[in-house]
Amino acid sequence: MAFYNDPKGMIQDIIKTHLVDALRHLYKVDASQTITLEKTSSDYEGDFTFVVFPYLKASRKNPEQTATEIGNLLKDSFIQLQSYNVVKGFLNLQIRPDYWLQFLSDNYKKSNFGFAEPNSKQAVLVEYSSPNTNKPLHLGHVRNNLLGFAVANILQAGGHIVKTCNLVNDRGIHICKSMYAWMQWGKGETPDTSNIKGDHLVGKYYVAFDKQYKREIEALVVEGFTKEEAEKRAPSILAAQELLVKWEAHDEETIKVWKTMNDWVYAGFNETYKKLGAHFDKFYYESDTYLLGKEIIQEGLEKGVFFKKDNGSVWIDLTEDGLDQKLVLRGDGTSVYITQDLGTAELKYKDFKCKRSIYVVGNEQEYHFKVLQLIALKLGKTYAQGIYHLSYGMVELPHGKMKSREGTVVDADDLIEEMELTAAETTRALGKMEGESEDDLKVLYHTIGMGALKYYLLKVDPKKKMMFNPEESIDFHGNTGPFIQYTYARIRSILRNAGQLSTSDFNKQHIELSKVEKDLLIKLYQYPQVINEAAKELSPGLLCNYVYELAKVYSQFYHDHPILKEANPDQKNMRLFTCELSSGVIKSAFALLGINVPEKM
RNA sequence: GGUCUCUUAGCUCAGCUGGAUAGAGCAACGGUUUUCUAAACCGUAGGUCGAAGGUUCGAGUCCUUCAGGGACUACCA
Repeated sequence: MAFYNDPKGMIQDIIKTHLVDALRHLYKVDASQTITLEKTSSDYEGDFTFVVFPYLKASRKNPEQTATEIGNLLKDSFIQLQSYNVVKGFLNLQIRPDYWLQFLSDNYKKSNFGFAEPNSKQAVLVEYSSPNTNKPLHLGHVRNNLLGFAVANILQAGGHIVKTCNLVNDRGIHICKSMYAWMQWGKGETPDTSNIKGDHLVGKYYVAFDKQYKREIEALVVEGFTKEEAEKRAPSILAAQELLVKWEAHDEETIKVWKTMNDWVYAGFNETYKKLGAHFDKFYYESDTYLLGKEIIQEGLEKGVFFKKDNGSVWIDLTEDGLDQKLVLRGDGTSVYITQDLGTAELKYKDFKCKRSIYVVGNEQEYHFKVLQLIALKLGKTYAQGIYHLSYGMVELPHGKMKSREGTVVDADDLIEEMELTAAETTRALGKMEGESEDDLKVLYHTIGMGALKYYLLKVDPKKKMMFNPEESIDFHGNTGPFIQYTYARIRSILRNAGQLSTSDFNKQHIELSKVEKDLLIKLYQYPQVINEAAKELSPGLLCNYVYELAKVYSQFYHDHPILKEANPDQKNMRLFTCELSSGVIKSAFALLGINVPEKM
């Protein structure tokens, strides 16, 4: 029996083995390293296609003859091959239906179908989210959170031990800006007194600061200063910088305000994280880690990786690696971003012992991570090779980039609420959920709304930037989360009506597999490979594409074939098992993406 | 200036290590429901894969050049 969770035991590899044997036997070539197999295009008959063009030199025959010879040989040696046909240089192979049916009966009740053996692969640490605490989360953060969560799940399903962490940027000039504004104009306002969610309240003061700052700059420019000078001497920025100095000096009053405001933000973030379904094994705070990394600077100086300039600042020369000279420690001995990141990398390795460490961070920081990894490599760190920047593209709006300070952001909480409202409206308009309790409906609206949002953001290749148009709300039809959820709900409905699944298997001899039925089984068969590929590529998008295709084929199957009303008991059983496995795979794949599925909708 | 990256249907996106006539969804038009949930299914229309060269039996995919977008290139994070 084939071991379906192991890609090595897959039918494709069995076919390849036979093809390699055939090529060796017929033409004395060793194709074991180079052989490839394609899926047969839907315009032709067959399941898999072998392209013979690369072997014509060895066969010294024309494409048709070569393909036919190989096909003939396979027909004798390869039992699972039902038939073959040749079109030009393409050898199309059709597998016996029995093979797919056997696969179905072996797997339809496996709850972990598709998953690799747990902990069979190296441990991985995934860092994601990593927000600043001066403003609420926006659509860009949402993409980050969904990606990080999904990638962690997918890696786990792919057999890795996975840990997740969140490095919160809770200190620095940006927080001081919010603090200064609140101290100036806040009149003691709190989330409770204002009835504003904590992160939004702090964000409000961040915006207020920026407005004031801009006014001051303008005034200074009128007085005759250059813009650059004005930006440096505006009173509000000086005040914020003073706060930062006080913070670093552990000034009691400053620390108190800082703590208070950060706590507001955390309360707000936690609410949003809960709605998004994000989860972290560990939080790191920059206020704890920002001093780390200085020993590494010392280490680097001793090893001659870094050098000191006259003013005491420490640098690394990366010009030979195609980059520039980079500062790693300021002249006054204080850390910069890269200093603390080096320290944090060391700390993470100490905490988790993961040789592979993934950073889910936007592509604007590609340069930074190149530098980080290069430095770690030059220092000979054991974890250096495993540093990987999962760089994702920005979410753009029709008018361009999102800018917090200019108010052109799509706020995460607003967006979530809007999605839930749309889900509620659509559900009510369809009128299928009448008689359900208010509580159940609330859960359903959240499930559907988040399903739409998450699928929308995850289906795009992480590396690519993506467009979000707030004017056109996210669709619930076609290639969307709700369509896939709906497919699931319809399957569940059938299975409810079917009652207890028959424990007895179906008799393969009594079954006629239609084209759609076979397509559906083959699609289900691919799930383990898709998990594997998605884990390798760190791409939830692959899983999205897959589960959409699965839902599409299932819908066609559902439309074309009676299930409960099928008279042939074997055929009916087979279809019910197919329903069981299809719903299981949809649920499982969506769970990896962080999306729930409803039993009814 | 330098480095990186993107450009596929009106719009948003797929297209795995190069393989057959480049695919979905939305939008447009037409059809399907007394039968397991029509958030569905089927069909029509829509393309010089940014441009030009090159490698190859074969290029949306690989290489070069060009055009147009974007990111990065701070003693910011």
